[in-house]
Amino acid sequence: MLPSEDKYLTNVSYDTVIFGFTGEELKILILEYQNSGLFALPGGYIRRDENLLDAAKKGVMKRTGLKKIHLEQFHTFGKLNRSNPEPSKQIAKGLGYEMPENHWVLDRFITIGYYSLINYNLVKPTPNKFSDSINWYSINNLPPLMMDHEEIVNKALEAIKNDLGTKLFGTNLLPEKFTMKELRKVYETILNKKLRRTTFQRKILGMDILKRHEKLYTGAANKAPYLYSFDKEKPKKS
Amino acid sequence: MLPSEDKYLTNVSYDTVIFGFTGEELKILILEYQNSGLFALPGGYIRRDENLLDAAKKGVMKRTGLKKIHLEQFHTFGKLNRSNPEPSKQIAKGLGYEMPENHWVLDRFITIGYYSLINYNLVKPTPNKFSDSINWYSINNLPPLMMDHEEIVNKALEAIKNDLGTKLFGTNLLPEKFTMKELRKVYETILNKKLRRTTFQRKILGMDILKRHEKLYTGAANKAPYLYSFDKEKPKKS
DNA sequence: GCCTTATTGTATCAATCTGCTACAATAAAC
DNA sequence: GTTTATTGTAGCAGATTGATACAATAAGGC
Repeated sequence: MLPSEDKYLTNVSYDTVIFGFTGEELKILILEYQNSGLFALPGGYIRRDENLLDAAKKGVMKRTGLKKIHLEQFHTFGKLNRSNPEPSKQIAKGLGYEMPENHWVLDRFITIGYYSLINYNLVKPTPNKFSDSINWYSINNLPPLMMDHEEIVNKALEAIKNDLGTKLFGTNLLPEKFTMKELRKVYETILNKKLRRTTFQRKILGMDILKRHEKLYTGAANKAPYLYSFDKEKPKKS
Repeated sequence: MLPSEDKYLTNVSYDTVIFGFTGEELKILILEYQNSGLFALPGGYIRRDENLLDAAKKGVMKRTGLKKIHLEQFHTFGKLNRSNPEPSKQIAKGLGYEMPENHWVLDRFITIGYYSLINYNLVKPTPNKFSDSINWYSINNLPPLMMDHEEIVNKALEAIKNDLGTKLFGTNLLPEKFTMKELRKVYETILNKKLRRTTFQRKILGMDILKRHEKLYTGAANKAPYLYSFDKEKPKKS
C-alpha cells in the first residue's frame, strides 16, 4: 500500500499551486490529510517511466477532474532543512500504516514547483487516498501549511505576477466568455493593485488578442458590457 | 573513487551555465572528459548534507576559482529521455574505472539548471578530476554537447534575456569600472540586437544605478569616455 | 413614455517615454 | 593648428500612458 521504491524516483517530488478565481479573490487548492491536521499543496512523486511534467499534469488532472490543463514550472526547492520526515510519518499513522524508519519517502526531497491557472467553476476537487479533503482557500487566508509549502505558494504568486502579460493572459482563470471588467479584476487581484479602467481597456484591446461577442444583459440598470473571448492567434505586443 | 550513494542524493543533479563576456561575445565554460571526446556543462551531485544552491555554488567556485559568485536558478529538466547511462560509462572507462551496471550514477537524473554571470578575466578555469580540460566556448560555436546540455544552454540564454533589466543588470560580466559602450555591448550581445547608443545611455543613466568616475584615456584619438560602476543602491525603475 | 442611476465604450488632451538627428566637446595623431 | 573618431547631451517628432470627460445605454420608478 505504501509507494514502492522500484516505481518512483527517489529524493525528488513535485508540488503544484493550483489557482482559481472566484470573481473577487484568488484561491488555491489545499489538501488536508486524514487524522493528522496537516495541510499541504497537492503534489507527488515521479514514476520512473514518466516525464516530470507529465507526472505533475497527471496529479493536477486527478485533483481537479479537468482534462486540459496548462502547467508552468516556476522554481525548484532544495534547501537541506525543507525536508522533514515527521509529516509523512503522521500521515501514515493517520492512515493506519506502519512506516518503516528507513522508508524512501522519509528521506530528503527536492521538489519542483508548478503553478496552474484554472477555471474555478469547472473544478471538482477530488481528494486522493491519503487525504480526506481538498478545498479552496483564499491566498489571504491560508491554513498553516506543512514544511516549506507556504514559501512555495509565495514563489508561485511572484511567478504569476511576472508572467502576466507575457506567458500568461489571465484568461485561463475565467470562463470561455468574459467581460472586460472581469478580466481587469483578474489582473488587479494578481498584481494586487488597482488598474485604471480606461487605460486597461485600451491596452488590452490594442493587443489584439480578444474577440468580441454579444452583449451581456445582467439585469442591472445600466449599459450592458460586451463579452470577449481569448483569440488563439497573434499575441502581438505586451 | 566512484561517488558513493551514502553521501549524495540520488536521481538529482545540477548543471551550470557559466557566462563570461570577452568584449565581443558571450562565452560559456565547457568541460571535456578524458579519453571520451564528450563535452558537458559543469555540474554535479548534491551531497545529502548541503543545500541545493550551495552544491551548485561550490561547483562554480571550484571551476572558476572565484570566491564570490551569484547564481540564478532558471529551469529544472526532467524528461524521461534526457538520461542516458552511456556518457557516464564512457567517462568512467576513459578514467580506467570499472562502473557496475547498476551504479546510481547510471540511473535516471532530474537536473536543476543555474546560470552565473562572471568576469571573464578573473576566471582560472579549473578542470575536475574526471575531466582533462575546461574551456571557454563562444555560444555561437559550441562543441556537440552530451545529452540535453544544448537545450539547457538555450534555456539559460532565454532566461538571461528575460532577467536583463530586472534581476540582472549585466554589470557582473564586466570589471568593477566600465564604460557606457562596454555596458551597451553586453546588452546588445545578450539581447542579440543593436541598441540605439543615445537612447541606451539616457535610459541607463535615468535608472540611477550607476556611479560616475574619472575618464578613461585609452590613447585613441577621440574624446575619452567616463568610467562607471554599479551603485549598490536604489534600483528604481526598469 | 420620461426621468433617474450606474456602468460601459471611447474620445480627448496633457504628461511621459522612445526613436532619431544634430551638434558641441574632446583626445590624440599628423 | 588641423583632422578624425568618439562621447555626452540637447532637441524634436511620434508613440504610449495617465487622467478627465462625455455620450450611449439597461432597467427601475413614476
